[in-house]
Amino acid sequence: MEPEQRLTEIIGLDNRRKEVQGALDETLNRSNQLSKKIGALMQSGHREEAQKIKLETSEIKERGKILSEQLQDIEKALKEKLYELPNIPNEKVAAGQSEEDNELLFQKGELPQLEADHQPHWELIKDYGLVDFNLGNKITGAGFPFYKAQGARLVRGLVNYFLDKGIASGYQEVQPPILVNEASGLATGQLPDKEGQMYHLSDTNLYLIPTAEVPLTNIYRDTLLVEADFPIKMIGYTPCFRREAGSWGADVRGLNRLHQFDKVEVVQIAKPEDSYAVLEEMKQHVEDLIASLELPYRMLRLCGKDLGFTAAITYDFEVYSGGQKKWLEVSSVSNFENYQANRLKLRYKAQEGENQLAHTLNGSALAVPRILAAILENNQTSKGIKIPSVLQPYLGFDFIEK
RNA sequence: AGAGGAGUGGCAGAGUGGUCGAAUGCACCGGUCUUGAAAACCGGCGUACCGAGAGGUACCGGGGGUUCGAAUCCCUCCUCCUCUGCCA
Repeated sequence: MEPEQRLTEIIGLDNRRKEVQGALDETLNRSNQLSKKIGALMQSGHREEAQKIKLETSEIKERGKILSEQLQDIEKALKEKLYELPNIPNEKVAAGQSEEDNELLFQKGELPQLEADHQPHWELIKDYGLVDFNLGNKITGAGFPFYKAQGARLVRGLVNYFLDKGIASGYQEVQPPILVNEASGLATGQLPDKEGQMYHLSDTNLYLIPTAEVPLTNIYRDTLLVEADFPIKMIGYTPCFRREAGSWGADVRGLNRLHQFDKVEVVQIAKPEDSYAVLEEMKQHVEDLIASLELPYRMLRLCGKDLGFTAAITYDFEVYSGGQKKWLEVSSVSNFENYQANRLKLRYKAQEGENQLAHTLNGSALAVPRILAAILENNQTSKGIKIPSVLQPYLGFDFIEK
């Protein structure tokens, strides 16, 4: 359906809502008045008069019942339509026809000069015994790899490193549940798109999270914040689960795209006037993190076509992975402005003026498997794989040999 | 999982069928007093929707029901506490 048509429909429904609610309010008002009268008469012992008025109420009751059923139907329809409405892109976002139209804002770092016999990471992980996909296929299915030995330690080390860097930047660490209910999925915008990315547990009606954004942001569902609550900076490590139904063939080899992967996520809740400054802060945090791993990277601003359903603006960070000669997306940093807050009923009570919706933001800091792939590919030598110096304290080794 | 108890405003806590959106206390905001602060006193102090406003409507864990009228009675679901069972 055309966007304008959708909006017209929503506005029409809202007008109907007002109309019906007005009529219902009026009916309820009359009913309340009569009930009060009956109460007063009963107490003063005028039973017969009370009885008379009682008879009058049946018509009002009937009318109220019809109206409230109508109102419920309208509200349900309205809610459904509103839940299906995506966010409005920020004015900086280019319209765009495809991901080709994402704007490249900068590129930093030297592309690796690899030896002639260099390999993509899916060969390296086999050669060095770091990740076992066959075992994943056996135990679970495609896209659920086993990390082993130094591979497992790399995952754990990266997660710890990312968390420590976040904590040093003032984020509070949170370990959330990785199953969430339907209300949470609706609030951050993963639902109602049921055919989308989440695994669903039908027996308990819970969903496996596709990102820690869902539980972390939902902490603030149905919340009224005050000045003293800010800043709100959370960081959480979770496994993430994505169905990626119908993944379009590309980029699916090795660690590039998985059904289960590890990610450290940062989430901030901000006052509306601060959210773009917070976005800059989060971008900087992610950039510093990638730079510290000595990986070449670039930043893009997503165009409207590539922008997610819920974001007002998104910046993607990609690292260059020399073995496969590809840029891999390792972080998305987004400002949702008040879109999620509206669904969350997350408001901010300013000193003056009316309560307003807060702004929500999040970003990956970082996604583990693609970072791992880039580290392996870019640092390979004929003798083994070098470990970036910042990770060495987390791993207890500085080189991977056969 | 079984048995019992409980869920009321930011917090504590009254209220078991009628003017209860809800006493009271604390917290918070404004004022009086004070050189200033504290104390005391006075006033204010929930959210959402409709309305230009006056005002109206809804909300006492969620949903449904009984009744002219429900925080209060009934059903159901959820959550928490206690005991029993099970379990990392």
